[in-house]
Amino acid sequence: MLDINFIRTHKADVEYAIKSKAYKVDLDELLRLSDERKSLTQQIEQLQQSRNANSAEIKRLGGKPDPKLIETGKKIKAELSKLEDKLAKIEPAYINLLKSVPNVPEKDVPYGLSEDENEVAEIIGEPTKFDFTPKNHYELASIRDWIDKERAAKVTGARFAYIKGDLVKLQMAIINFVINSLTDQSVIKNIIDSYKLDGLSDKPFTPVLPPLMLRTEMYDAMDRLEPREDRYKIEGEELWLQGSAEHVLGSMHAGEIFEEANLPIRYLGYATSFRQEAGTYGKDMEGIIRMHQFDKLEMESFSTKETSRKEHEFFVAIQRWLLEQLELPYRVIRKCTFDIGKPDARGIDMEVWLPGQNKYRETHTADYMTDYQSRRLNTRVRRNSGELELVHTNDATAFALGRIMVAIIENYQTADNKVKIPTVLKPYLNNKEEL
RNA sequence: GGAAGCGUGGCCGAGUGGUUGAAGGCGCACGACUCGAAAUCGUGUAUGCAGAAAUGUAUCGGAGGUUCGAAUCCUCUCGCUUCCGCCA
Repeated sequence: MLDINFIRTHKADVEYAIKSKAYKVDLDELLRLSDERKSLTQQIEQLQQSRNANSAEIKRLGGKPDPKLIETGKKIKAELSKLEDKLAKIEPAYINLLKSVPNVPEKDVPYGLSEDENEVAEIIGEPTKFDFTPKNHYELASIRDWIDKERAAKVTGARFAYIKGDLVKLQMAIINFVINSLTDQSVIKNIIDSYKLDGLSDKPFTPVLPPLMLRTEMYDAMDRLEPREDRYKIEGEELWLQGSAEHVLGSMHAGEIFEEANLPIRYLGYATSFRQEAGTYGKDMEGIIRMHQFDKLEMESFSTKETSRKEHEFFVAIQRWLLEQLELPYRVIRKCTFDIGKPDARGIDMEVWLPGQNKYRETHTADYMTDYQSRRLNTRVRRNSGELELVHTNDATAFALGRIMVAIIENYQTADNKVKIPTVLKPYLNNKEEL
């Protein structure tokens, strides 16, 4: 949610945000409601003042209240309730309109009304070359009996899978590699230095196993509940399965006040995420590219407004570092206004080269929310000066395990249907050369 | 599933109708003492909204009600805790 005073004073920016993200919000109506609300509130406060004065007078006179004063009190009460009813009538419309305004994109976010307008910012590495015809991950995994979707279909339905055998070991190896790396201060420092993020804190991440469900209220405050058709609701409860650890990590400190000295707070969450994938019927049906359930390592951080943009770049740097550690060819995508989310001020994707599909596919996202989420979550920081202000939030994928394993299988496959193990993962797989 | 209890400031914790935005403590900030620190003492220390400010107003989980007046009484609701049962 944006601040109403910001909207009032930066109307052009907000109009741009609405248009460039293809939202529809009646800003004039919002401002009109805001004015009406303000004037009603002022009238109400004046009445409250006279009510309080009247009560104080009765109190001052002690046990014997003057009937005249009681009469005045009753009159004030009646008027007050009239105005309060009026206010209550416009309040929901006002709040809904205010909530529907998307965050304003940063200046360097390309304008675009479809994902085709995303920009390729950089290409790192070359598409992997083979002296044989490479298979896609599912062909290879089927030969090796690593993925069983038939039985999953029987038990659970489409877009589910049993992951088996060496693929399970590979997933565990990746998880351990990432957790070991990002909780190690020297690794963090190294990333900050090599990507020239001078001045940024080298505080390591705290690993977290979060709950996988969250309340409607929290999901909504994160502004990630919509579209609900893509979420799973628990029947008979005000609970939803999270679609990303961001949802449960970002809401973790709702209503709290951080001390500036404790920021940034960096979490590395590992969680199984759930998505209905509404509107993607028939898309990516082969293999495990797009599933209702997938495991993910996710970064989330809380920082001050001065450091949050750099923190966002730091998250992107970590993503690059991780992909480079795995020696995977990838490209960096600067997402356009349409493609970054409603709460996002900026968004960067990583796409890894998939030989089996002969194209780059999204494996990572980094979202920069400024104070948009924390305003509704009411997550604040007490600055060293004593001032209170909203914190800024960032989130980004470390690895979506399914897709990164697809990338490893396809890029590291051999002619005899084996998968070479990326060097950094070998220590986590008994120093074997291949799976 | 059964029963009971509890939701008050950054934290703990008083407060059952009238200067209570709220005692006391912890924490924190500043000052005194000290060569310095600890300890001790003193002072200060909630947030939102409106306002240049003075100040006003609201907020004691949330919503509604009673009353001239509600943290305090009533109703509903949400959340949490404990005990018993069941299960891992």
